[in-house]
Amino acid sequence: MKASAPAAEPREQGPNFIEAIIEEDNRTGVYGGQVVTRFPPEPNGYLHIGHAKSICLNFGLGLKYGGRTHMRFDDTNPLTEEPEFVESILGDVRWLGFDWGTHLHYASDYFEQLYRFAEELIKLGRAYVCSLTAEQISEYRGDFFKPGRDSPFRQRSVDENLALFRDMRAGIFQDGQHTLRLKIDMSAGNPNLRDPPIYRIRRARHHRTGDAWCIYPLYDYTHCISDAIEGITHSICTLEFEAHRALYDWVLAELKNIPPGASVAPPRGSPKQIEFGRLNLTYTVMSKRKLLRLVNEGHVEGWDDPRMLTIAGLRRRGFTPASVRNFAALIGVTKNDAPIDMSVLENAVREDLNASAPRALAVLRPLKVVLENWPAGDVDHVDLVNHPLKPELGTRKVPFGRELYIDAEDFEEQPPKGFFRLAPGKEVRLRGAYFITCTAVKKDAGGKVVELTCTVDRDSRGGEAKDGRKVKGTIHWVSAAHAVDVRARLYDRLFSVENPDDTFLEQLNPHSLDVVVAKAEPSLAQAAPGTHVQLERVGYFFADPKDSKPGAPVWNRVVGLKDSWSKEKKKG
RNA sequence: UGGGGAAUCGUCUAACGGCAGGACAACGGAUUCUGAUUCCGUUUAUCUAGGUUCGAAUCCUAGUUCCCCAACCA
Repeated sequence: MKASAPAAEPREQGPNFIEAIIEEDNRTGVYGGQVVTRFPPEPNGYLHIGHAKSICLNFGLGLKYGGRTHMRFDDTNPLTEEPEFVESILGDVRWLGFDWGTHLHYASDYFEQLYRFAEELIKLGRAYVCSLTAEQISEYRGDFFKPGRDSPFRQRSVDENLALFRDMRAGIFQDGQHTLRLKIDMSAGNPNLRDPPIYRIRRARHHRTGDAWCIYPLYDYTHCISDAIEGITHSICTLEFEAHRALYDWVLAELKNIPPGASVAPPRGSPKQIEFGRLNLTYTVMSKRKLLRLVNEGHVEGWDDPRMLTIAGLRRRGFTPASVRNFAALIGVTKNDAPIDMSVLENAVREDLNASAPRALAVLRPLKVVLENWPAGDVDHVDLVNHPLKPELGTRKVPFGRELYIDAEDFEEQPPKGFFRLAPGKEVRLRGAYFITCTAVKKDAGGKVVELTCTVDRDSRGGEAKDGRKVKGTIHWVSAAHAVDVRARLYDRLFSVENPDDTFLEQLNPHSLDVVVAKAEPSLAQAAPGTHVQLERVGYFFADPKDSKPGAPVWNRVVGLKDSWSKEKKKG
């Protein structure tokens, strides 16, 4: 053993694989040291925690490398897109704390350019109008094992294609009658390369361009061009687009062949698509389809139900933007397709709220306690610290009297081994107040404990006995005469199984929501919506911004405190 | 009978030819007026088989397992 080994420096966490690519690009100068990323949602639904990972990744990269990040809506399917979603998405990204500056873009901004590029591709012999039906296209495409066959329309002349495509735009044809297809390779192993359609005829009102168009470009064609137009350098998407990368690169490469003097110049950018593994979390579902069923079939109260891992739901539940960002940083970025343990998310919000949330006392399942040696009508006001980690937040006066409530969980008539809360003949400390000892138990006809009689040691005011004796347990309490009733919603994980499958509706956690009326210290009835509090020994709560009324907050449990006693108890 | 990807503690994730590290979880202990927080400690990992090398998670070969792709969705 070395006599004086230097303290080991914690090793640096290396860059993730995307940062490694960027740093290499910066080193070689391919993009002149520029880093431009984008977050490109389709405005057809609400964002969830998985999108949050992508938002943090893209905006985080822009920030880290002194570049920028664009907000871009991939709005090429007018059937499913609505301005309402644009607004909610923008609000969610802002809430997470990110800023796109002047770079709010829409793929629909590029419709005219996209159209011209398509005409140029036709002129280059790289695109043709196909008049097969959707079923026929699918049939001609072959399958994984069988190569496709050329469309009978594949050899139309440039002039015919151009005329047809212009007529498509002009609205001469019916919906679905023709498509514009790329001419690539019907026998390619990658089915995305088997002459993919890039334009379809669809008479639908677009949320931004209205009725200006009756043909709309498809994703694979639109996305790469949009990236190139905006000067995106690193186009980051999820793993399921890996097989699309060949198409992405093909389109941009072909565009480079547009001759000088054409009606459009090729876009200057040469973005590269990089795929990462999307977020999966235990005890939840992430697919839009499943989330939709939860909402539509009434298993939750809406997209912003605090049990939903939508950003709107997280926000209402009381997660903080910082906790979501920290979570994203914690889980890292790789190409592995793997689930993250829900406890990592829960831990991230505990960590944030532990540092910031002021403390308060409330009893969720009240059990009355009468102090037999405390005069009725006598009221004391004891000092409680607002935040043990932040003494500068000071103390507050909390009323104390003869009749109190404690939590039913904090009393056991026959205490199990290791229980150091209240029990007949046992003494505990009421947090910040006095020591009490249980002397009698009152039960109802059914044998249920309904009231406790205790004695109080008035010399223990402030929570320290004069004679120096110690108690093992400290429990929370509230004065019955001063307590206010507050609504508390005790949220828990939405699913009771780690990996909900297709029978997810049968795997819902029946206890994901428990509504109680708690007895709380008076200040909790005055809290403004949107404020956080730690109910000591219970958990972190958030005054619901939607359901709270002035003077009547509704408290959402964000997450419980860690509870090693309940674990101990389970072990027996 | 195609194409594209991925395999490191229980779970995520580092190490890029040179001590397998961190976080979460679990377990034990210390401190504590929150059975919280904090602190300390413990257990547990390189998919398999060959090869190259003084030395392999890392390079090579062969295999295994898992994920994605056959919308006029994104």
